[in-house]
Formats: sequence, C-alpha cells, structure tokens
Amino acid sequence: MYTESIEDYLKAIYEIQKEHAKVSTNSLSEKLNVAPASVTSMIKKLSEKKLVTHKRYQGVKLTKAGQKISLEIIRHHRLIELYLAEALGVPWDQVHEEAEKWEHVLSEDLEDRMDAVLGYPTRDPHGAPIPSRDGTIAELDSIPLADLRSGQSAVVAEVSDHDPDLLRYVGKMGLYPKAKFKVLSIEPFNGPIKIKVDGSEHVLGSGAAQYVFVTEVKGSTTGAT
Amino acid sequence: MYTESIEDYLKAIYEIQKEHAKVSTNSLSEKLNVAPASVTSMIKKLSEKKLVTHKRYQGVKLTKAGQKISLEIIRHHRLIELYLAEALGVPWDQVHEEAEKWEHVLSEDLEDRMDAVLGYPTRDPHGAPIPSRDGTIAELDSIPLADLRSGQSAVVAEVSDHDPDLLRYVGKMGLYPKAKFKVLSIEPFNGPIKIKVDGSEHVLGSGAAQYVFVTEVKGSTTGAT
DNA sequence: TATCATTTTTAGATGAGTCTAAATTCTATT
DNA sequence: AATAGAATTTAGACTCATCTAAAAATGATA
Ligand SMILES: [Mn+2]
Ligand SMILES: [Mn+2]
Ligand SMILES: [Mn+2]
Ligand SMILES: [Mn+2]
Repeated sequence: MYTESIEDYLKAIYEIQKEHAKVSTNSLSEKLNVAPASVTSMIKKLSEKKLVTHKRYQGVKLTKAGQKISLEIIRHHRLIELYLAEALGVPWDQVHEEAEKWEHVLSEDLEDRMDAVLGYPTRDPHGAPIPSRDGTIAELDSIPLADLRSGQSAVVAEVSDHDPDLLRYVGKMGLYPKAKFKVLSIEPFNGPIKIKVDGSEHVLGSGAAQYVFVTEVKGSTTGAT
Repeated sequence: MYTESIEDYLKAIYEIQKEHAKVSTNSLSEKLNVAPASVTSMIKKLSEKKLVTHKRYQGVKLTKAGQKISLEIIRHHRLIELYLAEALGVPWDQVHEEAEKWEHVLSEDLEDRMDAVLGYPTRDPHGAPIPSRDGTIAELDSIPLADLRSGQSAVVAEVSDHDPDLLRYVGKMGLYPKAKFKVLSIEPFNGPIKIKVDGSEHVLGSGAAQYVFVTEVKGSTTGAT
C-alpha cells in the first residue's frame, strides 16, 4: 500500500498526462496545491519506487506500475462518486470532495460490492469513464462545448468535476451527461453561448463551456438562431 | 479537524475509560499498538489541546471537549459499520476494519444521509450503542455470558468487535445481538459452556464467553442441565 | 549567440507521529 | 522504611510530507 500523498500524485500525473504529454513540476504543483520544491522531492521518491520515469528538468511519465496504481485509485474515486450519488443522493457537486478522501481507504472487497450494487457501471456522475478492475479505461474523445458552432446539436459526454460552482451552474441548465442540446447562437470573441436543453433556453459563458465536453450529433449541422 | 491519530487516541481513551476509570499509558500502548513512549508524547499533545487532563504517572481523563470528539468518531464508526452490513452486505467480522479507516474522512453531510437511510438506528451490528449527533450515548449494563449460571436464559446485548475470529466463532452459533439463548450447563474452573440457541445446542469456551455481553431474561432462573 | 525570465532543483528547516534506550517515578513486598 | 520490579517519562533519532530561500538549468528572444 502507498501513502495517500503518493496516490494523489500518481492520480494527478495520470490526469495531466492525458492532456499534456509533458507532465511538468509546475503543473503538478498547481494541481496539488503544493510548492514546486515539494513536487521535486516527491518525484524523486516516485522515481526510486519505479512508479515514474524522470529526466531532470524534463518532467515525469508514469511507468506501467505507476499507471496501474493510478487507475486503481481513479477507479475507487469514480465508483465512490457514483455510489454516493446513486445510493445516498449526494448532489453531483459534492461527491468529488468526499471521494477525494475515501478513495484512499477503500478495501478491494468493498470496491467489488459497490461495483455490484451499481450494476458494474462504466461512467461516474460527471460522465468520466470508470476504469475496470484490471486497469482498462475507455477514454472518450469529446470536444469542449465551446468549440461547437451555431446550429449544431450535441450530447453532453462529461463535465469537469473539480469546481463545485461550475457543476451547480451547468447543472441548473440540465447539462448532465447524456443530455441532448442544441446551440442556438455563439457570440464571437468568447462571448456567451445560447443553448436549448430539453425545451428551455439558457445562456452559458465561454469559461464554463470550456469544461463541458460533448459529442456532436450528426445530421443536424444546419441553420442557425 | 484533528488528525487520524488524535482521533484514534481519543476513541481508545473513551473505550478504556468506560471500563477502567484509570486510563494508563500502558493500556493505550497496548490498545493502539504503539510504544509507551509514543503514548506519552501524544498525551502531552492532547493535554496541550485541552482534550484530556493528565497528572504525570497517573493516567489521563477526557475533558468535555475530548469526550465530544471521541463520541463523534465513535458515532461515525458505528454508523459506518451498520451501513456496511445493511446496505452492502459486509459480514459482521469485517465491518470494523473498514470503519476504522473510513470514520476519519466521513463528512457530516454523509453521516446524516447514512443515518437517515438506516432509519436513525441506535445499535451497530455488534450491539454497541450509536451515540447521537449531540453526543448522548446509552451505554447498556450487560454482563459477560461467562457470568451466567446453568439454567439461566438471556439475550445477547453486545459482542466485542475487535477480533474477527471471535465474531465468526460466535456468529456460527447464532449469538448475534437480540438472540435469545439458554445456558444448559457450565463446567467449573472456566470450563466450556453448553448453550441452546434457536433450538440447537452449542458449546462455547469461557474465553469467548468473556466477550459476549448479555442481559438476563427474568423468570427463568430455574432448573439446571 | 548572449542574456534574462521562467522553471526546476537543492539546501535546510519544520511538524507530526513514531521508535529504542536510558532515566525517573511509583508501588508492592519484604 | 528500604528496595526491587513495573510503569512512565525523557532524550534523541527517524520517516514522511511539506515549506522558504537560494542556486542552477532551460529556452525564448533580442
Ligand atoms: Mn485523494
Ligand atoms: Mn468525477
Ligand atoms: Mn480509526
Ligand atoms: Mn462495532
């Protein structure tokens, strides 16, 4: 077993790696809210444990072993989020914080029981894929809502779960995973985006639209307004 | 918020205090599996934080503040144990270990939700009372099964939950909380105890019988064998 | 290509919790 | 009352994860 701190570092490295190829000391420092010097010293430790490879000044990369642990913790995290939402009615903007702690003390037995009770789910409440026990994960390729054009229809695939305010904000518009919506208009220069979800219209700032990931619904790329 | 370690010390002090009036350094050392010297240094810290009072060489006692936290953690622990047993089917000999970790990271909100889902229970799976939110607890006065005499009938009130082997052992005989049984015979000199539970007979060592707490059922103190 | 701002690492310190070994205090028994 | 044995505390060290301040390496740009 690894410490909570090590597990959080590995998880953070995985998440940054998914988007940026280069996982820098600074990016970890920001994501984990620790000083860059602290990251360096933890990197040294992870490297000694063969959980990451590290070229000085060049960032880190997970080893196979590191990725395995990382996905194990992410599985815990997302199963817990879903369990809290489904079984105990915890709102989707609060599940992350709870899971962030619980994920480190969940036994394999309980993990299996929750998985079974939930019917072996594949997505967490924010639409993120749940890695399987053996460390497989189906990352989906979706695009930010902000990249859509006027007239396009799309389905929400995933919403970033790190900011509860954001979740409440987009939740109020009904932008949950699997929600279908249509872009009515997009103002230029990162202006507001008007959308129609489930019959009602909403306006959404481009900031938020960066963090809502969608897949386009084909055969609907026509007319604007 | 206090550290996991502090919470575990407070809990241990509460539990020892319940039985022994004097909470010694050594008793804590044994219960928590740490060296006596470690206990002393932690006692110093707890004392500075006004969570315990301490006379050198004379043991510790919880302050009001210390007891409040202690009961808060015990509430977490027991609610979690019951939740795991009821909602997820975790066997009663495994819930303790899981709760020992989870208790420290449970939010008040989730505590309330679990409490509600369980219907505001008053006993954990081992029969121990669950403290209320405001720190009230109904300690029951029961006696060890080992103290019964031949012919007496009694009801299981509580079983010590610290040894999974013990729980499996007495569980096999049906000695769960609320189970009614009759003592058929007790061999002298801490000999084995023959009991009848739910129609079937079992023999139980006096060691185990020390850890099963019962309340006598009146009007049945007659004839032996 | 030399310079400089940015990034990363090193150096050294801190706090929490633990340990072992040694000193101290208590207490039960002579 | 003296003393031996047990319990407790002190002293000093260690690991883990963090910090700040200073040094070193990188790489963009003038
Ligand atoms: Mn975490
Ligand atoms: Mn999530
Ligand atoms: Mn605990
Ligand atoms: Mn219990």
